[in-house]
Amino acid sequence: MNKAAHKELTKNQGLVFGALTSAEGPLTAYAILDQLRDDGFRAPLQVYRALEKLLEVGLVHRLESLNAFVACSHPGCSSHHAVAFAICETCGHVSEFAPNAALADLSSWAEKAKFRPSKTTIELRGTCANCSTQSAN
Amino acid sequence: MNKAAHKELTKNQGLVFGALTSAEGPLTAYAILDQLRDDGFRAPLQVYRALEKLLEVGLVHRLESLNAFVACSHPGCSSHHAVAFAICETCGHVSEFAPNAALADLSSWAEKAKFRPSKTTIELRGTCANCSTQSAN
DNA sequence: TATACTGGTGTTATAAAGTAACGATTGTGG
DNA sequence: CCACAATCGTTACTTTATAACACCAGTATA
Repeated sequence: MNKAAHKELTKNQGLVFGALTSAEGPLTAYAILDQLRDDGFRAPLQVYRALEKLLEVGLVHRLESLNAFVACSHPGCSSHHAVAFAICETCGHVSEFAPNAALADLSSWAEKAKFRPSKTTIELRGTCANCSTQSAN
Repeated sequence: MNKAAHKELTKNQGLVFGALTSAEGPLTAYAILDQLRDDGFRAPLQVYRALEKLLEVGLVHRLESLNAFVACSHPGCSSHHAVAFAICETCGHVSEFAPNAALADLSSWAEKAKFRPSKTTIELRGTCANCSTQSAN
C-alpha cells in the first residue's frame, strides 16, 4: 500500500545519485558513466535514464551552461525546483542558492507577458571568493 | 588610424549574423551551417569561429538550454551583456528582455558571496501567451 | 625588401553530449 | 494467469563542439 511516493530509488538511480553526491563538483553524464563502470554501467543511456528520474524528483539539477549535473544541496529537498547557481570558472566550484527577489521579478515579467514558465534557469559564471583572493595575491 | 573598434564584420561573420537576424527563432550552429552551404560554408568550425566573435561583441546571444544562438534584439546593441530569455517550448519563439530587478538581486547575492560574475544566464522555458490561448481554446 | 606578427580562413579528423530503437526483465493490479 | 507500466541492457546513431595543421591577407617594423 502506502507507496513511498518519490523516495525509493532504483539501483541505477541510487548509483548515479551517489556518484553526484560524493563528487566535489558537477559531473557530466560521461564522467558519471566512467565512475560507474565497475558497477556494471556500460552505456550512456543508463546514466541519462537515471538522471532523467533524478531531475524529475528534484534530487539533481542540470547546469545548462556546463552540460553537467549536480546533486541538489538542500537537506530535505522536496520542493525546490527554482534555484540559481554560481559557477567558478577557475576552480569549478558550484554554489546553489535561492534568489527569491530575482525569481519574483522574473515571475512578474512572465505575468505581464502572459508567459507561463515551466522551468527557470539562472546561472552565474565567474570567479568565486576563494579564487579571487588567490589571484589578487 | 581610427579603426572602427567593434564594427567591421568579416565576410563569414556577416553571413552568420545575417542568417541569425533573418531567422524567425534561434538557430543551432549546424542549422546555420546548412543555410550557408551555398555561400561556401563547409565545416562547423567556420560557423563556430564566426559565432565566437559575434558573441564576444554582443551581437549574438547563446541560449544555453537550447545549444542554439539568436541575434541580439537590441537596436544599437553596444553594451548589453546581461539579458534574459523566455523560450516557448511549443512554438519555439524567444523573447529577449532585461530583468533589471532580477539582475540587481543576483548582483547583491554575488557581492555578499564575494563572487565576481563574468556572465549571467537567465532562461525561462515555458509557454508563450499565444500558445497558451491556443491550448486553452 | 624582408621578416614577423596577428587574425581570419579552409579542411580533416575527432571528441563530447545525447537519443532512437529493440528487446528482456521485473513488479503490480486485474 | 494476463496485461500493464517501469526499468533495464545493448547497439547503433545523431547532434554539438573542438583539435590540429596549413594557408593567406594585412600591417608593422627593421
